[in-house]
Amino acid sequence: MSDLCDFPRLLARHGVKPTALRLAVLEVLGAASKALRAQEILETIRAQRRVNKVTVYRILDDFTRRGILRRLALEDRASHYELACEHHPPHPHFQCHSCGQVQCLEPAPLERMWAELKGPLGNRADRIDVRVEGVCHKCRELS
Amino acid sequence: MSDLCDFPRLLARHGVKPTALRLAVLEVLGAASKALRAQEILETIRAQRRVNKVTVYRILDDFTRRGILRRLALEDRASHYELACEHHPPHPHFQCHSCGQVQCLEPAPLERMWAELKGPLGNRADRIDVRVEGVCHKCRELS
DNA sequence: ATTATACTTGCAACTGAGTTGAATCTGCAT
DNA sequence: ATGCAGATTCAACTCAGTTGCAAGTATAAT
Ligand SMILES: [Mn+2]
Ligand SMILES: [Mn+2]
Ligand SMILES: [Zn+2]
Ligand SMILES: [Zn+2]
Repeated sequence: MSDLCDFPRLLARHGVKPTALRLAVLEVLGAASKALRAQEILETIRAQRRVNKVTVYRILDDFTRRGILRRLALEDRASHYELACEHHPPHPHFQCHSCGQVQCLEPAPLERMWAELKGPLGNRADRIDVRVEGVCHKCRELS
Repeated sequence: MSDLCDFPRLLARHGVKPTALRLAVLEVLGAASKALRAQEILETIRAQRRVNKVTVYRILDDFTRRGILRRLALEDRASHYELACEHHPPHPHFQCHSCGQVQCLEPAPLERMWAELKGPLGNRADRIDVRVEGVCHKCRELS
């Protein structure tokens, strides 16, 4: 999404050691313009070095629990991941159900929705996810 | 969700033959108060008769493509299904990330969100999904 | 009634994404 | 050097679906 974040610092703040692999995961996600599947992250790292998929899954899982990453459940069966640092606040996503492309949308509408829903739900809500589906421009032209 | 729907008619309107299995799937979902996993639908039908899981998956898939059902992608790895007939308009869902319980919320906020997002996205959006996550009352008390 | 045809259901085998538990490796402290 | 904790790896497994094809069933022609 951008490289505004100092990843070693980010990890330090969360009390996690900045290992080569953990930094690699963050750098891949930081360089991406969209949320990525574990598979894509794995392949990108593998262009540089040897990694076991289990390690990547465990890092993604750990980062998600710590709030360093957001895990998106899309129509796709595979989860997508994106940075959750202050430079990338929660936002709605668009997904094309023809090609599966994911696109990040502006955060504002989600914030309004959150303000509207968290009241009625009492204190039990702690996160909201908004996903818009349709056919992207590219796929529309092809048909 | 309710039994306001005449399922044989519903199927006729979509040009699908009302086989015993297709009706069974609809009846299970009509009797449920929440969206169900394929597995749960399968087991409920199996309490009455013999079915192969492939058939149920195919029916769910077909119904979803025809718009008879909605498929929900939740945090859970398994899709959840609910009736999409006029008595059950699209609505946000709440999911507890401790026990996984899904709860249907009021449709109004989703309609407002839809009105707000479809404009900026042009004509490419055709559906919106809103999922609120948190810890349900039951799970909160246990901790 | 018999056969042809299409549609529905079933079976077995497979896939893809993620998970598990135990083994090894690595950095660091004693 | 030795010990230890945390990080990484490996092989095997699970779970939710998917595939291709065979078998069954209803409907339509003959
Ligand atoms: Mn995003
Ligand atoms: Mn619902
Ligand atoms: Zn597309
Ligand atoms: Zn709960």
